[in-house]
Amino acid sequence: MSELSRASDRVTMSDVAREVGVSTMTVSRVINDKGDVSPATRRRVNEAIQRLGYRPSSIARSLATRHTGTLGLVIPDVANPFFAEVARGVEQVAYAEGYNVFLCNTDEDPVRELDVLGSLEEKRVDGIVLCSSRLDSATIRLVIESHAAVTLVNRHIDDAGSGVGVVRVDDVTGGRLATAHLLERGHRAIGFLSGPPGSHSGQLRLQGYRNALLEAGLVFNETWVVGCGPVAEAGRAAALRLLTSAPELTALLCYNDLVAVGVLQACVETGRRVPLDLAVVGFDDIPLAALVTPALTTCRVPRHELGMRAVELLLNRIRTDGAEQQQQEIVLQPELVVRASA
Amino acid sequence: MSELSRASDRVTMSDVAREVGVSTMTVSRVINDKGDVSPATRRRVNEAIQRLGYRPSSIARSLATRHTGTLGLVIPDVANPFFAEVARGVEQVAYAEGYNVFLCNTDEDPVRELDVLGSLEEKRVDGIVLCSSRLDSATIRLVIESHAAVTLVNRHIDDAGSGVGVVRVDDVTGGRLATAHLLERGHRAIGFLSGPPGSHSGQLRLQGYRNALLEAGLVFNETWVVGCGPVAEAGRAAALRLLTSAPELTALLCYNDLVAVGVLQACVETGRRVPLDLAVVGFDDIPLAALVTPALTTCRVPRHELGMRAVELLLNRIRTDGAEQQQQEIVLQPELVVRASA
DNA sequence: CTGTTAGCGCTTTCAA
DNA sequence: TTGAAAGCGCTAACAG
Repeated sequence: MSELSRASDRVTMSDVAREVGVSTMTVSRVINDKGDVSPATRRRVNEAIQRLGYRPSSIARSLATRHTGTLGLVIPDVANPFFAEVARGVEQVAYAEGYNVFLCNTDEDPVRELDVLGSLEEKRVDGIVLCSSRLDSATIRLVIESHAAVTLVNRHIDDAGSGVGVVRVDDVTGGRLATAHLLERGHRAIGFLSGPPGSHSGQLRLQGYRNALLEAGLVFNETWVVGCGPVAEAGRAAALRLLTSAPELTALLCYNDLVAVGVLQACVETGRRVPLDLAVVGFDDIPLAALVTPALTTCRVPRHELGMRAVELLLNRIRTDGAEQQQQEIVLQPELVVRASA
Repeated sequence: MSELSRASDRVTMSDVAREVGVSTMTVSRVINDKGDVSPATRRRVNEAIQRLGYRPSSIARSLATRHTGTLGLVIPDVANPFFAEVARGVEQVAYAEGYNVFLCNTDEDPVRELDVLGSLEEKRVDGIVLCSSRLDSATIRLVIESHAAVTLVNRHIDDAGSGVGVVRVDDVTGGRLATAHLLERGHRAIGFLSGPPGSHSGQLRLQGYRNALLEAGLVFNETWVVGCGPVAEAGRAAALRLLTSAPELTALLCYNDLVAVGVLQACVETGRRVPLDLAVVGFDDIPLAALVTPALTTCRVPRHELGMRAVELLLNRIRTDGAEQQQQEIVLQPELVVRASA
């Protein structure tokens, strides 16, 4: 390991300045491409930087400028394909704009969520993308107030007051689209596996389902709606139960694709053919949806774009700091993806 | 937005000190739980911290201590379920140990990889987990030398010299296990969809495949091995080709689960029953593997553990800084998961 | 147990 | 076009 590159005795700006015989200000100017520096000096400084292997310390710079070039991403779990793609979108735009992003998983635990938000505050991130927050509105508002900039993803907040950006998916429309598709196919007895009872998006999708039924002049049958965990096994179990109690169903709308896959499994077990005996529609369009047999008809949620737009909105706010921060909401539209299961 | 919490006029340690009527050192001591502070003073300081809503600046602290409490994670793509789980493992241990982690995607682009490594250096991360690096050994060694600590995941490096940790999966054994399982089932004509030609792990798995054949006294048939992209569609196409040119095959070992799913699709298309007409074995055991029909027999790679161990190793090195950094390698064993496809 | 003095490595502001 | 001085918010090393 070369002496010069050891963390303990890093090359500093003064080293470069001394080497060239100028002040640190001059070095700072060429690094930041700011102010006027004579071409000759600039060249000599750059050479010295190369020669010494100098890397400016963004820590020191942050302390001086009060900007860190750093964002925080708070999500329930990166291992969940949904959030993984949101994360990808976030990181992609952040990278393109010269920001680094801290990845924080919360496991949907409000305590942990608060904890990571605290650590992000200590790290002085310039902004935070907060996904599917489990905090109550009051707490969220507190968090927003203590940070320079926050963008909420898939989390509604009423009367956010000044300063929050919101990016979300139109789940009501999604639920309506999916249901309407089933309706068009002639189905009249459509069940709904509505996901976790506490899920906000589940409620909205249910609303869309009801709207579609209403528009078609059908009556909403409460016994055809049953909650379930957001995973395949839960979907399988719920489907088995629902199909027993309501054998008249010819179609099943699912909270998400994982649940839909569970339904597919239940159909295999009970000898039902999909989509002949039972039509199945998922939600999200995770990669898996296209790979199962039959391929899942589903409602695509633009996860990647969700992340990208969230950072765009965030950076927009960060950069116009001081200007009025009017509430801003971006609503992304889901899109029906017709495949084989319906 | 309350005046006190605006980023532009944050509460500082001096504010707290002044409020209590002590020096900043005393405040520093109670914050870091260091040195002796009288219980009474400690209480008053803590109260003031609460009252003012003070948050220590880890930027300022980092500048003073030369530690940032920050790690960098460099992976090809978080949206890839494999790396998403590695990332989860990394973040989990990091969080538990009080570190934050920067997420950096490289898209397998060496230029971008070098770029993010540069930015992590500027951010003065305490360590880096470098996954599946596409850099050549010489460049990697340079990177290692300019950083305090680096752990390589799934990347071999010969003669790493001082200071690298390596965590990897025993792909040779994995390939052998999977092949041996097929052998035990009586298969004698086993093909291998070996993944991207440049893939190191593909080569190792191929080696394991050959070893197993050898142990069984069978001869290696080169025409039964064909490369393919690491995705389902590529697997499907490759399977279609291979099964045409070598119809005698009764089993197919696949580079990864995605490829195996592609094979499953090809079988549906060509009327082959799995596992009756063709046995299929995947690799990785991504969540998808258990959800397709038939469920995939596969070789599980402990991705989550890969990430956890990588950070453990890294922190170990960071904390014993100065001590001799002997080369250290952790090899994780894959595990055969028998399901329905073989 | 507590405070003082010096920085950490950079940028800001003003002056030359 | 360049530099000097001061300071960002904290901690290390002493001194009391």
